[in-house]
Amino acid sequence: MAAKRRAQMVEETRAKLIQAARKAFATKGYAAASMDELTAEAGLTRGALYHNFGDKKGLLQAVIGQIDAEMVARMRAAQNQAETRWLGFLAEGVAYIEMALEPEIQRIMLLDGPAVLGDPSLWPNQTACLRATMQTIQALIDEGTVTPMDAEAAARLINGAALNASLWIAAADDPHAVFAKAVEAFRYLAVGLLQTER
Amino acid sequence: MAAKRRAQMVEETRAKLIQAARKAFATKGYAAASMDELTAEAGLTRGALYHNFGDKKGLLQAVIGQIDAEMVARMRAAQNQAETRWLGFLAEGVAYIEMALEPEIQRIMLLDGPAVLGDPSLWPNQTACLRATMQTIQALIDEGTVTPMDAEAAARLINGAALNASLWIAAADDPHAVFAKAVEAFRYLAVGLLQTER
DNA sequence: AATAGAAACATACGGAGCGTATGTCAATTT
DNA sequence: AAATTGACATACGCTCCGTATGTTTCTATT
Repeated sequence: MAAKRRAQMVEETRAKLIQAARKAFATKGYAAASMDELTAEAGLTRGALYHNFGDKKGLLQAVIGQIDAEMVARMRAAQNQAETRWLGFLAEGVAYIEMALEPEIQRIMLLDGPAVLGDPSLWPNQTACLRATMQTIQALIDEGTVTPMDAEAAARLINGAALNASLWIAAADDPHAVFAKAVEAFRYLAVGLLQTER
Repeated sequence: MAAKRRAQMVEETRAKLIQAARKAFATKGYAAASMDELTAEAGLTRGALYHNFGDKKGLLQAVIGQIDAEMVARMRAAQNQAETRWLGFLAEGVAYIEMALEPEIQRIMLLDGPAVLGDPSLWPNQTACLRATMQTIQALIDEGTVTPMDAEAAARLINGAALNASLWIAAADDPHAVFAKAVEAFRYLAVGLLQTER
């Protein structure tokens, strides 16, 4: 074993713990996940966990931070692939709904996260995600594509609608059919809220 | 003490336990609430709890059922006070946002409930609440007030938007100012989604 | 280069809480 | 009036979290 830098070793153990935690939280849920099993699966003990993350909530925060960064990246990718900013905005919403379909994201980000850490809009990274949506909306207002209004209010309502849509889809018997209906309604909602003259 | 009916006694103990649980869940959160303390405050022991509700989740279900019934009643009241069905629909949404401002409803119905029991749309009473919204929307479509579309999809998106709006308000530094902005945006959203010709 | 110090992680301990198994008493039934 | 069932209390075990302590390895200083 080559002599690695201390910081690198630490980063590896943190990554291993977060990896194991993601898996356990996603499958068993936060409350039912045992920290002994977690750490054992990562080849460590609870000592490493409490040293690196403080407590169980700290570990959840780290997991959420990682997932959230991935979500932001995917939303930006959807935005960048679109031809216009407006289409990109719609694509972001659809991408959000798609992501929220994954059990891991459902369980950790939408159910356990808020219950344990409180309102997601106060999380640092989620704020970043919301901020991105707000900036897009503001840009759309500035370029005259959408009706002037409070960008933050619009972003929050649209995000909320998308979130609930994905929860609906995930609980449905026929997710694909419901997904189509939800996306269609979401487009109507976005157009109606942002492009209606008042 | 007069000889009471057996069933009546049972109903009283159930009510006492639910009452104590509401208080504890609302203030400490579901996970941190101790069933020993709960039952002691109600003048009982954990034996009564497990006998009546099966387990801790069962107690939460009972609490949620009670709160949800109250919420439905308040939404119906808002609907009935309005002059037209459409105004009543908007009033329902505002009433929902107002209710979700209360810490008890936030904590139990919006945070812990979904985390412990899963997606709210699968809860029996919540389904009733959603069904009421759906029926209102369908009636509005039938009478020609709103644009024809999938009533369930519309109801879910609007409910989701209202839900997120209330979470936003509750976490804000100045809830009153944010409340005004959220309600305004919510009206725009409802009008835009439901009354835009396509 | 050697030693002192600190960081990273493991081990050990105590306490709290949930669920179940068992016990007791009152009420209903026959 | 005796028996049986139901409502609730008591007692126990098990798991799990958080902390306190121990050990080893890396880093820093001279």
